[in-house]
Amino acid sequence: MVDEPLRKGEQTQARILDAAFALFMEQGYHGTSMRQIVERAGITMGGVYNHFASKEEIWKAVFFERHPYHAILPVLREAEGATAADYVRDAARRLVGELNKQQDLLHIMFIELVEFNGAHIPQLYERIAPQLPQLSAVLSAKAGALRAIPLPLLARSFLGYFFSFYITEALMPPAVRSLMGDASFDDFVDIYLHGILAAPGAGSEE
Amino acid sequence: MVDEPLRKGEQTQARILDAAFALFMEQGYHGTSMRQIVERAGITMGGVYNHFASKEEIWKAVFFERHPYHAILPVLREAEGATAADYVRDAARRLVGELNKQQDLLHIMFIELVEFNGAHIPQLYERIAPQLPQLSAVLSAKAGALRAIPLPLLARSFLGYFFSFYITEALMPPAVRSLMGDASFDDFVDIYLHGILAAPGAGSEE
DNA sequence: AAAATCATAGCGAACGTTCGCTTTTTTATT
DNA sequence: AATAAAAAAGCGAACGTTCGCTATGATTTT
Repeated sequence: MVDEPLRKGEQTQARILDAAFALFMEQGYHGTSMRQIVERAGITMGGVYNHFASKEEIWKAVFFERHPYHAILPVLREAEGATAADYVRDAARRLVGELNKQQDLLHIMFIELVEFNGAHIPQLYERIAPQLPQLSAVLSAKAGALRAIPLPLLARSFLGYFFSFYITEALMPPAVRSLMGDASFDDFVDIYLHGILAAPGAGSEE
Repeated sequence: MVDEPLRKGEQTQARILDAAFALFMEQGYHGTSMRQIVERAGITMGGVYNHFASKEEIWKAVFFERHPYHAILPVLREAEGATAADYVRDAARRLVGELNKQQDLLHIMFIELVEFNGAHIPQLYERIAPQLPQLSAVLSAKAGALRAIPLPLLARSFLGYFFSFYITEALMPPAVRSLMGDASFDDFVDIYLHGILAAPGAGSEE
């Protein structure tokens, strides 16, 4: 029922999205042409418009399908830990694992910001809005042992801190990165944990 | 000697860079055409090539001239404070003031990442490399009262944490931002200060 | 047979750049 | 200070190419 064999057109559509995604990540939106997309997808110019009405519709399909919240929300929901510290640490580890698996998770948001001025972000949030209450319930239950930090601020700083690890990495060329010590993510996260945990000695290492 | 009146061509060149910068920030690099640039600069198509050899040369001039380190390095150098906590707090305030004044400071880096894959970043670091030793000397002198955090990691997490405030802001549409509580930057920074300060009660408020 | 899918060829518009040529500004010489 | 030569700056039109997109008709999938 769910896994009936894909109709022919759906396979092509998926190939178009795969090709477009890869090219957008490499070259950005305006730097990628429809001809590059169809060539990579193995079809011709005319064919693509049976599946998408325009180039921007392709971007929207890619953007809504592969935005980072698809990965972030489940991670925050599935993370476990007896104490708040353990929970945050587990969530951090899972999240960084996911971001390592898909380095493009954040890049797609940057493209949206740079080339569309974030015009599609409101629509993105409409789609993930239904999941937000459950998420905030999970976090509330876990946040007891943390410093008295408002939950929205906590969530925002948590996500932002993760983003920043990858952004600073992207902004540093290899030469500088080695000069900067090639910080491990665990060390990076540890600073944040000290920031949000109530007990000063709550960090497990050192 | 230094302030002899600008030659005519230099004024035009400055107008071109101003126009290009504004347009790149609004539309990205590939989303901006040479015709838009020359129109905004008040010249014609042929004229611009007396000053820049190509569109990419315009981008490089903009990028190297207005990248965020121009603002960040002086801030970290000029920040003051008797204790490490005071110093970091002062630096944080100055930096956020600078970032508020020029919201595009980070955006220009995103354009470079999205549309050039960071191809010009190595050249950027070559230009700012001479200033790095002085900076790290300043930070070393101030870092005594902090937790035992390697200096490169400290610098990276500090910058990253600032970036994250603006990135999460850009990624949240107004509706969600109000739902998230419209966090003040002071609260945001406070979390980070707790993370890097040795004494748990070192924060001055609360 | 009907519907969906695809290839071919081509549209007009916009792209970055270059071309001669004119005008303005700077420099050098009186 | 006036003048002539040189250099710099500006113009508008056109270049060849590529852009996103769309007719139309053939072919394949349901």
